[in-house]
Amino acid sequence: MVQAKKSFDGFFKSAFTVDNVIFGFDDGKLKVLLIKRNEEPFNDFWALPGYFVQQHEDLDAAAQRVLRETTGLENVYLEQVHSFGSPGRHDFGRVITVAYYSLVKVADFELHAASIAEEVAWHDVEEISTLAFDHEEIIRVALNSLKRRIRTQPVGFKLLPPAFTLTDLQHLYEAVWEVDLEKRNFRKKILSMNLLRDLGRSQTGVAHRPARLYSFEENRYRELEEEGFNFELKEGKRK
Amino acid sequence: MVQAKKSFDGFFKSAFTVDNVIFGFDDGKLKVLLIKRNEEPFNDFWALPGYFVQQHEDLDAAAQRVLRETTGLENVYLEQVHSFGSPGRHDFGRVITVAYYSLVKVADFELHAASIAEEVAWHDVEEISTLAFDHEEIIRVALNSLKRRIRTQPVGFKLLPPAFTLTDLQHLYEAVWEVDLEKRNFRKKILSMNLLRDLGRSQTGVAHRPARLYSFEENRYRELEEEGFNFELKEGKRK
DNA sequence: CAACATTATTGTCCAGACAACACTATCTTT
DNA sequence: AAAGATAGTGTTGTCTGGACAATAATGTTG
Repeated sequence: MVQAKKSFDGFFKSAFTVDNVIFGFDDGKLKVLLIKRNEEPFNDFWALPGYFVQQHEDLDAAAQRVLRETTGLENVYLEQVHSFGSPGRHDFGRVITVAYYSLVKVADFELHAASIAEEVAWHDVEEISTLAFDHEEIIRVALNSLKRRIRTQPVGFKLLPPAFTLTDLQHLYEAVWEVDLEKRNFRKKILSMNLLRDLGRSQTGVAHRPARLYSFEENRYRELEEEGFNFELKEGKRK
Repeated sequence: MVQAKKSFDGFFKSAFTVDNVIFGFDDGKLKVLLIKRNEEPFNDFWALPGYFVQQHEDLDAAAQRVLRETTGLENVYLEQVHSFGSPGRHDFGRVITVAYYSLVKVADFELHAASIAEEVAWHDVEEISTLAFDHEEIIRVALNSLKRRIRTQPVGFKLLPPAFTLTDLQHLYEAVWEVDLEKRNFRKKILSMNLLRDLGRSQTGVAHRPARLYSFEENRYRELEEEGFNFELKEGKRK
């Protein structure tokens, strides 16, 4: 077997990285977490939090580690989206990157720039300028995936704080899909799914009628799913 | 930059491969194209048609090339599904594989085993035995992707010959989803989409009333899609 | 404290989509 | 010509989605 391996040596000259597209929702806008690199190539450019995978490290584990080391985020559920491997995408040689994405509540995390990051910050998805490598493309692909996914999986709740209003939820969908949704129909649909717990509390200190607060019942969803329930929302018409 | 590169040399010791999951539909059953390997590791095992990517080759192009070299299939539309990279998945070192999948018409292609394949054949998805590497898992992931995809994209037609009957189409959906569908409702739904051209011909030589033949109008679909049409079928209940 | 500004909350009606359901038609085989 | 096999078709009831506007609760302002 060691002899057999000999002739394959030419293939073992590549590297791979993981890159994380972390979406958050704040101030009515969809955000993505970026780091400012302090390492070549693309020194001083904004980039996705990503880095090389270690020789004996699992891909998923590497994504978690790199995210933690560059931004301080821990225990984030990451899902693989796509791999990118154009021959010229990295100056140092052939590097394939496996992209992951996630949804988090912005308020839940304190950001700590470290490792190759000299700065970490949330950026409006709408206003992303020139990024390192092919990271703009990676974000585009991840965003498409997100748009499809929130239609049929109740993942949107991961972007909201534990107690949220129905209007918050609606704004989230409107931001991701770039559509306007009809208030009454949206509420009817969401409430009919029985996935929300009415917390019996309301907003306070707002200069208008305070809205009721709800939380997402993860367990209830799991039960219903077992019984064949399918979460599904429609996008309606474009803005 | 060359100096900078130095310290990264340790990362450039990996290889990557592409593996293709090619689905076909024949005899009322969903099939997948496998090769019998004539190379270590896993010599003589059935495996997905895949191989190492060249140093300066694009991933998508590599998938096409490898598929052609091992099975003779050409001009197949391949779509990336997922990457697999457990540290122990390949005996020769760290190897990540990028999996692609496709749907083809079984009758359209003549199979030619070559390169590392000593045999090529269609296998029932239901009856796959022990495969090389983690290829069983790859097929599982690709199959899940297919199930979701045929619901909202008219890709199922790629598995059928140019002229097919509505019953063929229904059987295809039933096979992929493992459900029973109601004949009248299925036909109504499909025909109402205006995506099929009635060829005016019928089956011949069958021992029963011959069925009308249809073809899929790709162009019509593109038009409708522009206008905001969404292809969508429901899965109904499990068998 | 009264008027105002602001957002929350709620129900009806209509149209289109979907699910359930059974009989007749056409061809080959015997 | 009878039997066997699959193709083809229509109605009805129920559910879901979409359009649509008036009233309620709070903080702010004058």
